[in-house]
Amino acid sequence: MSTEQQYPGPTPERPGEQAFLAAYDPRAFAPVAVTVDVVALTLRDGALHVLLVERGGPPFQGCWALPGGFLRAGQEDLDTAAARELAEETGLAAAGSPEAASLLGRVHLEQLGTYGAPDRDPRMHVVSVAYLAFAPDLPDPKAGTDASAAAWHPVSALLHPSPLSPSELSPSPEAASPLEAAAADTARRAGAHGGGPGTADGSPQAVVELAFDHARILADALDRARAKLEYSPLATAFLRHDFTIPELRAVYEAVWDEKLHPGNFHRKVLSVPGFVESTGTTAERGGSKGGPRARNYRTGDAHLLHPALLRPAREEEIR
Amino acid sequence: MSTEQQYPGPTPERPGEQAFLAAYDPRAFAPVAVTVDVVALTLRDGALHVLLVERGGPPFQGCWALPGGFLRAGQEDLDTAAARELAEETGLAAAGSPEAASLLGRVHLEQLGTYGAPDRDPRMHVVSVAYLAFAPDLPDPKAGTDASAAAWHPVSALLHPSPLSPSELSPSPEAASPLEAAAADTARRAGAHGGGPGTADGSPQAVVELAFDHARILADALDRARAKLEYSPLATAFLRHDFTIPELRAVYEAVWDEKLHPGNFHRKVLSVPGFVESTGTTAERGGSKGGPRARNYRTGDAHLLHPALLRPAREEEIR
DNA sequence: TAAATAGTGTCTATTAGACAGTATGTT
DNA sequence: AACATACTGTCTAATAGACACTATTTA
Repeated sequence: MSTEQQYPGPTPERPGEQAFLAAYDPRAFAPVAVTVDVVALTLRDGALHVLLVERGGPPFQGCWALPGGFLRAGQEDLDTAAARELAEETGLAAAGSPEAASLLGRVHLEQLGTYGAPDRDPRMHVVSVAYLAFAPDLPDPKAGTDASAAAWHPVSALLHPSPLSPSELSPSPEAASPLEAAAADTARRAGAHGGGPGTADGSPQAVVELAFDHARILADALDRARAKLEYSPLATAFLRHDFTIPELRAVYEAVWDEKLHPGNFHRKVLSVPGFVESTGTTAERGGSKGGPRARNYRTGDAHLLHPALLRPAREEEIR
Repeated sequence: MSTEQQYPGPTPERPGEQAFLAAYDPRAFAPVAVTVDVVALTLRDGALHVLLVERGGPPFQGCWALPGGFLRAGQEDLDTAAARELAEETGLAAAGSPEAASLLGRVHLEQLGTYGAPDRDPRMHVVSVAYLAFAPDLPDPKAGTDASAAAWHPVSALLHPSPLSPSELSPSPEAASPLEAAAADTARRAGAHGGGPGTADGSPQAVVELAFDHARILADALDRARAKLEYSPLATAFLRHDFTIPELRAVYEAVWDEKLHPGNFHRKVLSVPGFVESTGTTAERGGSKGGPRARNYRTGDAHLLHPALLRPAREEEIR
């Protein structure tokens, strides 16, 4: 019993007391808090980045955490709350400029999952609804605003506690990092990330410890993002209005952490109906190291890719 | 602001009062209730069924609703709560027999999504975490128990308000039923369901109105279930330990509402590594209308089907 | 000029699906 | 006996991926 529909009629015919009381006076019930957390992903310098906020107080003081906050009970939907948090934390809400609005308008936001272990926050039972966001390269959160404690972190820094960690060479079955451990049962793609010490831009990356169960949430988000790119045209949400096929390929390569065959990728993308449509224009410049100027495209009207862009098969996929 | 990490340190340096108070004394904050609802699917007589509970009181008195109940704050995880609700509502918890335990043990349970529109329950803001369950043919909930108000309903009755509804012939863009309306933006497969008036067993099906936003939750669940069968071996969760390939095909046909080619399906299933493994035995009897006895299989060790069992392509897939 | 890249053509192995055929059951 | 079904064989169209080639741009 204690089902949603058991709780209250005006007369409590059934002894569903706790539930009944909670329906009309939740103060009689054990308290639960509902928060909304956002895993915002973007591409910077060809590498996948996630928006994190530094914690100012305990617990996990000094740790980085996913941006999030309380659901405004009775006032907003979960989606609305997630959009609000993202706008606040990127600092683009305060800006209020048309440019900021258009940037936020391109962001894709979808629900990822809900995390509610009773001990995930040491203070009380917090149920957290996680959202996944794909954003075009957003500006750095501005100092002096609410978002001053927020920053974009390369995802690879969260996957690689130390560059070329010795555990990569050990036969130990344990995962090489907390994040990989968290992801282990759903993602079997870890261990080949970033292509060695330092990524794309070569910046040395510090170990970042995530607060609460946010490492698992991030791992789940990456899983979802990688799968989503196969079947949906959402890779374009990482790009601005007009983009080239090579730019689109860079998105796939960054998210999947796989080199893709340029020629085959090109043909494949154009062969999927509704994925992209030509704008008729071409890019201003050729590739940074030479080559002709690529043609421009914009997102098509497809919501599902058919046939899908499947990731190159991995052997360990099956377990 | 009002982020999870903003709330409390012992000293409230920032004026995040509401959030701060809520962290230590949620009674000061607007109340939110957290419930867990379960969409339990099973196969009966070759047709997909869902477990529903009749509401005894307002709102939506007399309507059917998904089984669910309050999260026991501070005591249980969301997954635990969902498993508990399912056990209670099927009546298999009370039974406590080894048989009941083994039946529940085969059930697959996964989180579907969270629904938190402020007005989805007229009484207060209720955030509901929905779960999806695949179960082998479970017994009817027993009268006289907590589960007495629960019953298995054919899903097709929830999709077809009236058999051969006239709206199928009208060019009106509106969906033919509340459920289809709810599903319209994600599922484009409605409208061809059940193969006309009355399904498999030919029982006339009454219109069933679902409470709250449960029609949308069910629609999302069906979407998820249909997609899940493509990439995961979870179809076997609808069957008992030993099953035949034709039985497995019946699961796919019921969930996808598609006739599949027996020969090609057979070969395809056996060609996916780890999907099923032979038991060496064969079924007791041949098909109900003749044919040789099929070989028995059990679930293999794969967690992902590679390559996937794709649904037959539909043209309207893309929109 | 050298090197890298955009885009296209072509070949091959794999796969989905249509169809046929045989053996084995049921009514 | 008539018929439905399990399972296997075979053919064809579509696809993924490897490789090669050109034209164009940058350094």
